[in-house]
Amino acid sequence: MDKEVRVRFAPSPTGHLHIGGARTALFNLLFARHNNGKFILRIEDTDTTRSTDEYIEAIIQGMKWLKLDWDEGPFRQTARFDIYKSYAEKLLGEGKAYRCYCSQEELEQRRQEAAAQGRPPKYDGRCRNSEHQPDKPFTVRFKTPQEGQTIVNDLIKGVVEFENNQLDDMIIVRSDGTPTYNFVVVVDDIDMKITHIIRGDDHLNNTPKQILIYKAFDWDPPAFGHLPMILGADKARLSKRHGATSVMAYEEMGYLPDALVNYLVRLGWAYGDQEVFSRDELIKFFDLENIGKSAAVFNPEKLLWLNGQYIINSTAAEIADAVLPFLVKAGIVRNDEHIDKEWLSKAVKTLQERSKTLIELATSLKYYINEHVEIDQKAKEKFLKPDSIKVLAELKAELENMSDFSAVELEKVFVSLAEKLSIKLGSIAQPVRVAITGSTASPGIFEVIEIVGKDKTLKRLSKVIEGG
RNA sequence: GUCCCUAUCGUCUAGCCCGGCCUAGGACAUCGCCCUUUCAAGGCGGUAACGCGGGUUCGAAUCCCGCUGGGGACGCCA
Repeated sequence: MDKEVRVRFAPSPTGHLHIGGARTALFNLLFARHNNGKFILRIEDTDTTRSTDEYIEAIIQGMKWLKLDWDEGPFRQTARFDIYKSYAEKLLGEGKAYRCYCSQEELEQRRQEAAAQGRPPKYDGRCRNSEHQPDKPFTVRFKTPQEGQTIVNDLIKGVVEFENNQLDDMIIVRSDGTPTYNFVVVVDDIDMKITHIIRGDDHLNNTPKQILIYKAFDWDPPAFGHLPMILGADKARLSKRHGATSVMAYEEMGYLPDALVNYLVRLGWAYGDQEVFSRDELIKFFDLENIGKSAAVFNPEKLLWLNGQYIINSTAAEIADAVLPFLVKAGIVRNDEHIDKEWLSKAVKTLQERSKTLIELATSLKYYINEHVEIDQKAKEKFLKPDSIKVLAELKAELENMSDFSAVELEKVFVSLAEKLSIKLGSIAQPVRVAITGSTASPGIFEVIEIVGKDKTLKRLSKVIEGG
């Protein structure tokens, strides 16, 4: 029997959970669930000058919103410094690492000189044989073999070969005693029994360095799978200038977490021609084999379409719950105001197929909830001319006598009035729509009126008829 | 500069591993038509791609080489 699959998502808390990170986390989760394995969250906060607790919280919040549930963690590397220290000492003791006394300024200067002369900006290994100088600050460098090749057998990219002499002696412990990424990632992945490392392909170049560390400890490296990057519309690496990149910004813009997940999974992964997947389907179908090798451009329009699909395919009650915070935020309902869920669901139902985001939906909901509506000037000019007003007056008289204010009954009244006046139904419906909703576009006018109710409907008609 | 990855419609992709079924399929966007009380949703249809050059082969989007384009890495960041 194979050993249990264990994967991890290892963000560094130097920013919010962004689109790229979320997709990496998602692929890890899906891989774990598909293989009945475990998904571990590990916070890579060894850079204590840039990591913050706020960002840890933000990342966790983003993962929870997307329902990327992890099984173990979050583990913080800053809580594990003793472990790394003992391993670094082991390497030092075995002569596989050495103390380097070069200062940051010296190193920077040498890099610049190298760049100016067109040489590779590689550390020259000059401290490899230095005497121990107890009174001087030092970093610990890994003694990278300078001959031979290191092969990465990547699950996604295939076999990738690196010349060891391209790699330099990387720093594994900073002069302040804290360990660095390429070192701790190896120690942790072994310690946490990670079987598959699935991460962005910006890490592919780090992989041979890490494999060399595994070898130095005589450990078997896990399997690697490097995911292609996500780019912006200009094919440059996705960043703030391409618009919203933080996952939580999408929540604020009225996106559903399942829609974002569905969009993200299709960036680099495909299952035939299928576009919309349930979570269960994703777990069932997900496979590293179906992941593409080339970078993908983030396309907000398709995400918007998918969000619309998810809104349509959810139940009205689900969407009503989801839209409520947006109604409060937009000031359409007060925080403490009671709003009838069943009624709200009815209203939501008429708007589902016309809303691509919850923000849009909440905005449209205004004319159901508010007492009065603001009428669009252009709509008014076009549909609330004297002739139409006269029709509205006749309609109002008819409506006042109705007891069953249902869409079915309303339609009958509208139709017979149209016949009586020998005009098209649209000649009544459109002015009414403007009077009731304030605009020329809305769900079917009969259902709108039913939901708005007799009281508000008559008030709004009166206001228009009286020229208010 | 060096190293690494990559290359099918504007975008996401199927097909490529196991050459012929590809006159290259689907989706978003876009355009047109239908439905219709408006707007949507939905249905139908259109425009639109194998980066270039060499091979191999009876035959290449599919295999090989080169070029070009794009991305990434080269940090006491991760």
